[in-house]
Amino acid sequence: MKKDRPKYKQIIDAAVVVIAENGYHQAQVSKIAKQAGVADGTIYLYFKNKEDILISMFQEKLGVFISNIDEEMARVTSAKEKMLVLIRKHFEILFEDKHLAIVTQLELRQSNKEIRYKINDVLKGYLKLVDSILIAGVEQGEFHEDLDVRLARHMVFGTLDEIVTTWVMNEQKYNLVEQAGPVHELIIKGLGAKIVK
Amino acid sequence: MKKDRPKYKQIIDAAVVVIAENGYHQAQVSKIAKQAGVADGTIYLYFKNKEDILISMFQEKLGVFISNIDEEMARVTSAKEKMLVLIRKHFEILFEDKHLAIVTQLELRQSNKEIRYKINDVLKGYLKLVDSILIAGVEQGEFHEDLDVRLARHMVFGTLDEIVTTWVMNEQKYNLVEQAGPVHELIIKGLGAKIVK
Amino acid sequence: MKKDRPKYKQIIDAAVVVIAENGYHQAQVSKIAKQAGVADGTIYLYFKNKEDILISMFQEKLGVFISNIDEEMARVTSAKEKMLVLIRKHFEILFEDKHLAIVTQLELRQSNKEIRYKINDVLKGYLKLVDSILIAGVEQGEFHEDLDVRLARHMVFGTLDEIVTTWVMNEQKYNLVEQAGPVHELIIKGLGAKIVK
Amino acid sequence: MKKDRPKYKQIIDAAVVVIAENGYHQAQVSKIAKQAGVADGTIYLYFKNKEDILISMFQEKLGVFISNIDEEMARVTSAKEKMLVLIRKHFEILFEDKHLAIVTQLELRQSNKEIRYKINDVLKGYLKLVDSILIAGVEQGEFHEDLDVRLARHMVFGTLDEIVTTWVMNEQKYNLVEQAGPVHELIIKGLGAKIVK
DNA sequence: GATGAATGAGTATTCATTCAT
DNA sequence: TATGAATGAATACTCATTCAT
Repeated sequence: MKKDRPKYKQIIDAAVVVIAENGYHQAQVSKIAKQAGVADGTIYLYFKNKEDILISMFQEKLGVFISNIDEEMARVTSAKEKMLVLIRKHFEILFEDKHLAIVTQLELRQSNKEIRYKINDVLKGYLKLVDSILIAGVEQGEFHEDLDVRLARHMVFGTLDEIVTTWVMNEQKYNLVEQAGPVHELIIKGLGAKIVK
Repeated sequence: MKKDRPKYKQIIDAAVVVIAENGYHQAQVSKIAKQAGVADGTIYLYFKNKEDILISMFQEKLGVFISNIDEEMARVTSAKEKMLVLIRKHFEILFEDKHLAIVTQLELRQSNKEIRYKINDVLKGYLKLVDSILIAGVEQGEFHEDLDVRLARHMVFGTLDEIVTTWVMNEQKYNLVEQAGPVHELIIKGLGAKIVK
Repeated sequence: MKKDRPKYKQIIDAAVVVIAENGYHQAQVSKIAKQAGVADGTIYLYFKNKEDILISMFQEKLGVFISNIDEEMARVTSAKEKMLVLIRKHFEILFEDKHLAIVTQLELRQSNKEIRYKINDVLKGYLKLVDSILIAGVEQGEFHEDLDVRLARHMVFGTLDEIVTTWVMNEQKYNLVEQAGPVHELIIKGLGAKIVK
Repeated sequence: MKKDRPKYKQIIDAAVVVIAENGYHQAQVSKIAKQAGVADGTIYLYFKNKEDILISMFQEKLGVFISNIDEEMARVTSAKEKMLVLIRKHFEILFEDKHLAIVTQLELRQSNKEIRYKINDVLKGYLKLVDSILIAGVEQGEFHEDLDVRLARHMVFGTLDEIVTTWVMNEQKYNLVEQAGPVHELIIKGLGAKIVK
């Protein structure tokens, strides 16, 4: 299996660095090859084409992302707590790998429609994770019983994504992780419902 | 003033159609000129360069967008109602101009970073509108008194944007406008606060 | 006759200024029109096309050049003195109109082959002047009796032209007119003939 | 070293042919590539850009030119003889490579000012050769002891250049090499010095 | 005569991918 | 496996000239 070879990961990591530092449109295959320490042609022994590098990169990174969050979430039981873990880990992982943050929030979105559809497919794994929290929350009576899970999933993901993107666009100047608590509260309570304490 | 000339709008509308139908990277200037019914060179009497067409297009369309929402919002008084108007109009406008929806949600995001930063600048006009509702809501006691307006703005915009994008990616199959009510409720009430009726 | 109209000269003078200040390839018709204070289209009431402006400009300027030299040359009788007058006036005129010097020595030579052939035609008027001096000099016994007039004409023109071009390329830093005497001596005596005094 | 590769010379020779046959402004990179028998992109493995092809071409050709003359000049001792060799070789080389003659005398001069300044830099190698003859001639008492070397250099180069250009413009109809003797005599003796026999 | 908005032909350069070694 | 030289398709923008007013 090619994915087990060291050069496979080497090339993916090189791609993240090159894209983060040069931008999507300046991330030529030859630059990635140089950064990975291999010849241009070698890239094509491990990936079908440039698009395949990007999709694979996203898959690899999202896989780690999800298992990372999964693991941490297992430690808490309530849906609200799980949601807090999800938000905090989401922010933490991107806060700690700024190259990855730039790539996912800004650069990868410049790819063409086909790639974006494929990336969206990969992203479904993450959205399922969100769904599982929402469904559990409804079942456990923590969230509204008539919650539209599909819409709620968009709210959660859309909110987190927007906040991370803004942070990246502001040159990652502030501490993203500190926002986890307030964001969690906002998502749970919404803008204006009066709360029964 | 060049912006008053009919060809200015003609070219912008042509750009929307061409980008929506061919995709961002296949939207050559010559195609836009042909669609607008002018010569290639004429484009450059009204726009500095291709980038300028895109930015101007976004400005024009967002301007209409905002005044459209503004006007409708003036008819209601409570912040919650204003928020509903905002959401409904946001969905309505993009639901009714599917070319525009494709361009704003998918195609324009493939532009390079400089263009995206400029588009973000233009977008601030819309975000100010959101802010004005949020601030009024807090002042009128409709929203939480300790609401973090910046985060809330991200939640509102991120949620709407994500929902519209998903609708576009699903080939605009369902009626986006019907989601306005449920989305409004979700944003106001959040996922799970118990409501005082 | 169009050439008598004030705008004719106005446009030619504008062309000299625009070409000198912007360079041949940056001297667009619209720039010349602006400098001349007329509309783009007006240019074409006085000149067939852009090429015609350049040829006419060269013709006008060379005409003045020649009659200027002619007049001064009439005051002396010997061929050697006439040659000195020619050289001095050649240098003087270009030294005093630096725009013209830049245009004739550097910019106009970037024009395409057709224009250069036509300019060469115009230049024949000047070469005839040189010839007339050479022939008189041979007849009067001042120059070698077996002088090859055609070759000598090339030597005279080639030498003067090369010296002026070098002066222009050196940013016209030194006083070109002061070279007239030494250059005259060099042309008359050559590199190494022993002179009978 | 890229300059050692056969394709480097191949492309330069193709450029000479294409420019001579099509003219400077009709010498597209794709035409040069086709003539050289390589792909358009291959050009850019050997040259930075189109300008670089032209400068390199001039450098290569002038290098051969100079060493060619140098070699032949070593066989004679007197400055006058050296000057004759220079003139004869100058004429011979361009007479025998008519493409090169067209390119250097007519086409290359249409290039923009930046290129022409760079070409002038390269040309200094040739002018140094001329200077060395002049200085030796003065030291050996063959040329006037108070000869202004800078002016004399301009006379020599200006004369030769003008004669070759005229020959090219006259469609290379006559035998340029036959002019070497008379031109040499003209340069040495000037227009009119009486000679001590 | 004078205007100036409109026209549309033409080209250097990049970079993902291949394939002989 | 690994290499890297070679390939060739694809596109924004300028500016001389025209012509309806």
